[in-house]
Amino acid sequence: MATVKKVDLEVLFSALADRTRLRLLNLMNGGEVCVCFFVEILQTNQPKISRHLAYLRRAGIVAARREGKWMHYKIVEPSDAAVTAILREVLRSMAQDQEMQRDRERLRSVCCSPNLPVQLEGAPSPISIRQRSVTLPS
Amino acid sequence: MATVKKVDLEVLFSALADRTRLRLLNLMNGGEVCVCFFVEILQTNQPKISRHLAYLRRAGIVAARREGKWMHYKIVEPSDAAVTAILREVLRSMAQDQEMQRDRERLRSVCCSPNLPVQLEGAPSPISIRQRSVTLPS
DNA sequence: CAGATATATCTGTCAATACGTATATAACTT
DNA sequence: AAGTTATATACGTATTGACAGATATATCTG
Repeated sequence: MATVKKVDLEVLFSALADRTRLRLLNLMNGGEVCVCFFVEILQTNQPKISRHLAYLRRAGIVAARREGKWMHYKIVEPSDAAVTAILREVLRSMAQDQEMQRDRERLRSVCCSPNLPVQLEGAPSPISIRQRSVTLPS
Repeated sequence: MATVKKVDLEVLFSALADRTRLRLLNLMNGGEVCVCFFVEILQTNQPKISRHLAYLRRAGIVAARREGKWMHYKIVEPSDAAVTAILREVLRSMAQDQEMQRDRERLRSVCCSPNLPVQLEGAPSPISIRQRSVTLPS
């Protein structure tokens, strides 16, 4: 009875056609990440991050999970095989991009620092740091 | 001395985030196609087709070739491996889409009909019909 | 229940893009 | 050269999307 979801490539590509959203996806490549880290690493305001995450959520690319005050976002396995393949390629390609590497580097250093930035005190570390759990294993 | 072109995924996805452009790419999957056939098959005005083809050309996804009054467009092999993989997935996915199948069907029937529509008299048949030559073999 | 904190949504503005129509360009025909 | 045909671009308009700032919601803490 599983409904065969019609693959809407337009929706997928609209979601991917934005640098900010690509950077967010890149940061989620390792696993779940808390919104507060996105704000810190992309050095931008929180509503902007939230809007782009909502866009990705509506496109069915990511899912959110609440943990107290914090929201964690992660990439979800698409129901469609083609979308999965495309997404995997995108993530793989971004893994080699300069800015994207720096972003991931900053995620690692920021959340593991002994003295977190004031606004991040108590923030839950990304799953990717606590344990390796990759949604789309390459 | 070959310049390593920076992979701009945003540009690629912006180009793919439009139904008309996806339909054009789908029609070019089999090989070169003349602009006049796009107009006929998508049942729309010529400037619209031309604009979308220009968009794809600027994104580096297709190339044009002049043959007298006619312009033929075809998908080009991207310089980047990730883009190639993504494009191949897109084409493969579209091959299974209803509307896309109908489009290809119409391309075949329109250009092979003994009595072409008036506005297509003398138009050069798509390469894909004359001979199989696929840019991105699956 | 009254803050405080984390995140989401609303609002107005501005830039990008799609569209149809009109027009320009390029090549062919006579 | 003048007309015709195929395609490309310009133009004005309508829609969409990105943004910053303001505000709403949800959760936790006291």
